[in-house]
Parts: sequence; structure tokens; C-alpha cells
Amino acid sequence: MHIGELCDRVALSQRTVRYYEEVGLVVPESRSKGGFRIYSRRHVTRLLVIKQMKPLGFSLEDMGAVLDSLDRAGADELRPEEAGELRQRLQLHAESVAERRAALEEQLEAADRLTATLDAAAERLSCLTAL
Amino acid sequence: MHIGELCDRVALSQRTVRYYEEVGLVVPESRSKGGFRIYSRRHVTRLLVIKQMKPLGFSLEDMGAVLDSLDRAGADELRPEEAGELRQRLQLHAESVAERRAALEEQLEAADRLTATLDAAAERLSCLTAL
DNA sequence: CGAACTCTAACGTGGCGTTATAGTCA
DNA sequence: GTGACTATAACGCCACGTTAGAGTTC
Repeated sequence: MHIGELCDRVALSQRTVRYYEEVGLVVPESRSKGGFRIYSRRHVTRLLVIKQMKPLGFSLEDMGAVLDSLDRAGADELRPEEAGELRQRLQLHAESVAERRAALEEQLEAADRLTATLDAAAERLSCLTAL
Repeated sequence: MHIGELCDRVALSQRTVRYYEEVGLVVPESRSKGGFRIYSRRHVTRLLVIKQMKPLGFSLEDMGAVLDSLDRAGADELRPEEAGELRQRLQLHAESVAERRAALEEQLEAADRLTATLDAAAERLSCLTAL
């Protein structure tokens, strides 16, 4: 498929997808004779994973590392020495996800505090205008 | 107080605080004879509110509007016609905070899905290496 | 006086959005 | 061949980080 269909499927802009290629995050399988980028279903899933990770605050480089580990863990053949190191990496990734998750929960509380602040201000206004 | 103490108290960089002044978000009360920025406790609280809002995804301009509304709602004298409009603004702000909050909850779920993905990959590795 | 602090100015970065111009596909 | 799609290139934006060099405070 070409870039247009890909972007429709994952709801990202063409600019974004091209930029991901520029930084080596999502590289097309090949090019058409005229130079059009050609993508497969694998690229769709990869972009969807990226979309999931993005709001957690990972940089594109971070996401590349995670995707790389996942790809290698999903490969059919892997040498035993690679497996050990890979498991360590996955563990590290999982830990940083946990940290991001904790940060998100703090942000939820911040949102609630802000809501309370806004409500209090509105309440104060109501009292004043009731006079 | 000078910018150093201010930044210590709110845990923001001097560059950040100066940039906030550049865009009109946090303007110092005055300057020393030699040109040093002078801040008060009000600036501390203002910056802390900003720190709370930032991770919710508001732009500096958005935050300026919210802070402006809060300041006006906290003022001692307000004309009745101003109060009505102000209450509307506060309502709008509260709604966008609610939207951000909902987005945060979706991101929490995304984090959990990602954790599951990473765990599954690690599990797969364990099985393979156990052979 | 001197150490610690602060000033402005300017360039760099990440993650794209937004034209502009030209070439490709079915 | 024609209308829709795609290519590269380049500049713009936000929210700062990071020097560099000179001035201020106590």
C-alpha cells in the first residue's frame, strides 16, 4: 500500500510518517519504480504501537528501542546469549513504562485539583453576584 | 526575591521562567536598579499552578487564559456584567480540563496494554530458552 | 574586593505543520 | 491524458536547553 492508505488506516499525517522514516523509526519495505513508498500490514501494526506509546512521553528514539526489542523477541530464531540480554532490555522497558504510568496518575490528581480550583472560583463568583 | 530563589522554590529553570516572561505568562513585579528581575510570593503560586497544568497538555497561551480568568475571579471588585462572562469562561476551562482528564485515562489504559505486550514478549522468551 | 548571582543575545533541539514545486500512478 | 496521489526541500512553530560574554549584588 502507498502512504495515503497507510495514514488513513492509522490516523497519522503523511508528514509524520515520513518523519518517522527520516529518523529510522518506520522504514518502508520498498519503493515503487517512480519512488513511491510501499508499506505492508506490519507497518500498520508498528505505527499503532507507536501511537499507543507516544502519549506516555517516550521520545521517538525510546520507542525505536522498545520496538526493536519487541521485534527481536518475536523473531523465530534467537541465539541463547541474545535471549538473556533481550530479557533484560524488556525488563528495563517495562520499568520505564511503569514510571510513566505513575506520572500519569499524578497528572490525574493534578487535573482534579485544577477542577476544584476552577469550581471554587465559579462558586465565589456566584456568591458575589447573589448580593 | 530574585530569579534564583524563585526557581529553587518552584523547581523550574531560569530559562523557563524568563521564557514565560517573554510570552507574557509570568511578568516580574519590578526590576532592581541593575536590572535583576524581582518576584513575590504571588509569582510562586502562579508558577506552581502552571506546573500543575503543564502536563495536562495545555499550551502556554491556554494557561495564560486560565490564569487570567482565575485572577479576575479572585479580584475584589468586579462589575456584574463582567461576572457573567467570567463564569462562562470558567465553565469552558473546566470542560477542557475534563477532556484532558479523559485523555489521561485513555493513556493509562494504553500504558497497561503496553505492559501486557512487554510481559508477553518476555514470557515467550522464557519458554523458548527453557527448551 | 571577590564570589555568586544575573543579564541579554543567539543558536540548537524534538516532533512535527505547512507551503511550494515537480514528478508518478491507474 | 487527466485527476488524484506522491516526492523532496525548505521554512515555521513551540517550549524550552545551552553556551557565551558582560554586568550586578552583597
